[in-house]
Amino acid sequence: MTQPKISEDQLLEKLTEVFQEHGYEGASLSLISDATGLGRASLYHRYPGGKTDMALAVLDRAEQWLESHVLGPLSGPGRPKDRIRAMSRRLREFYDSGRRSCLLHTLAVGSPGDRIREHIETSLRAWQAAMQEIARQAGHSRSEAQRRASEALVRIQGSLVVSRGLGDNKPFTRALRELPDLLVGDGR
Amino acid sequence: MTQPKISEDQLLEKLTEVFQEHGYEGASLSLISDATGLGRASLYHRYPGGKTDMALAVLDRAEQWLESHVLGPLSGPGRPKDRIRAMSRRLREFYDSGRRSCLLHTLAVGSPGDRIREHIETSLRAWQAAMQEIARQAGHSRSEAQRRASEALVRIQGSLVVSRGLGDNKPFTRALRELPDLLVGDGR
DNA sequence: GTCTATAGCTTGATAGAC
DNA sequence: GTCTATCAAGCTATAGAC
Repeated sequence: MTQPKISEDQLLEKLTEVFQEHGYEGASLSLISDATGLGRASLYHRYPGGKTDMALAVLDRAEQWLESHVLGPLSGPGRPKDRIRAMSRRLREFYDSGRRSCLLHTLAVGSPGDRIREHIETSLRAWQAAMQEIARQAGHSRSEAQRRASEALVRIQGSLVVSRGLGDNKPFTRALRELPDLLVGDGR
Repeated sequence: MTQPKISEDQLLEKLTEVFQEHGYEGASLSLISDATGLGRASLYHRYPGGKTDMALAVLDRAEQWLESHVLGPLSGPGRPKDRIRAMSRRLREFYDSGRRSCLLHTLAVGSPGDRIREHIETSLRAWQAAMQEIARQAGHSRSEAQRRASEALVRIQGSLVVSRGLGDNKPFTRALRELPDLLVGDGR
């Protein structure tokens, strides 16, 4: 058997789901093993560093995803507002309209090692920087663009928390809907 | 020894800190025992239901705190904006200017039982309802007041997440500063 | 009300066969 | 690359003395 039972990408997808739902401490190897169909030993074969490695791999993939689905559409062609709408669509799909929580929250809870924390910070900063850039392109000053980007990040993250906490998608979907106005401004 | 080694209130305060920092799964009894100075058996004597009981007690206390420090000031005398500022001051103290995360986040991560989840939902709803009420008193329609209250909750929660994730207090302190305008409106 | 001691299970991680 | 079997350590929870 030199053939993998599950592809690297499928494996990462499952790992993402488990960490998203249970957080770092809550994601036990038993849970992971059940979700992926791989035994403990197989998991260690693929991730010699154990759970930490798995979490880091998942964060790596999330960062890639962020680059291709957020940074990408935001810096692409088209009007700023249209580009933001493209990002919002991807976010809505990814978070299942607010039913899934953000990996960057759940992995931040508990006692994550420094490397995990740094990863989270890097992703948040990249996300904010991309939104700041589009606000600049829409004509805002640097400080104003920064303010709006920070605000946008706050709204996305906060609406995810509130939507999950209340079991109500509306805060999240409304936050996404209002993103273009928030970043670009009302009149454009 | 019929004298408690630590008062009920001090104990709950310590428990709150541990759950706030480590989440439900991350808050092991060893950690709790170290933080409180009580042995495992003593903890079970006070909370026969174990960790679940402790988390529920902590959430109960948080709900009480919310009533006296949020619902209270909001429904007290004085101009709406002043009452909101009073709430903001308490929130800033409580969250140590954004350095501490919200119990309602950390306890929501992982696989919290239904009772914990319900507790969280109840607290969030009460919080939102109190802010909605003050927005109404400031003259807004019911739907507009609801929108503003939801928005305020999203900002508070989101700015806590972002501030902790980035290691930067500004998003949180700004969210608090802008709360009066957000709930009441610009011109009042 | 707190302690020591301990039960019994689950955890993360490893060794070695195939 | 996956498996079974296993490890020590950690976990939640309990029993019983003081």
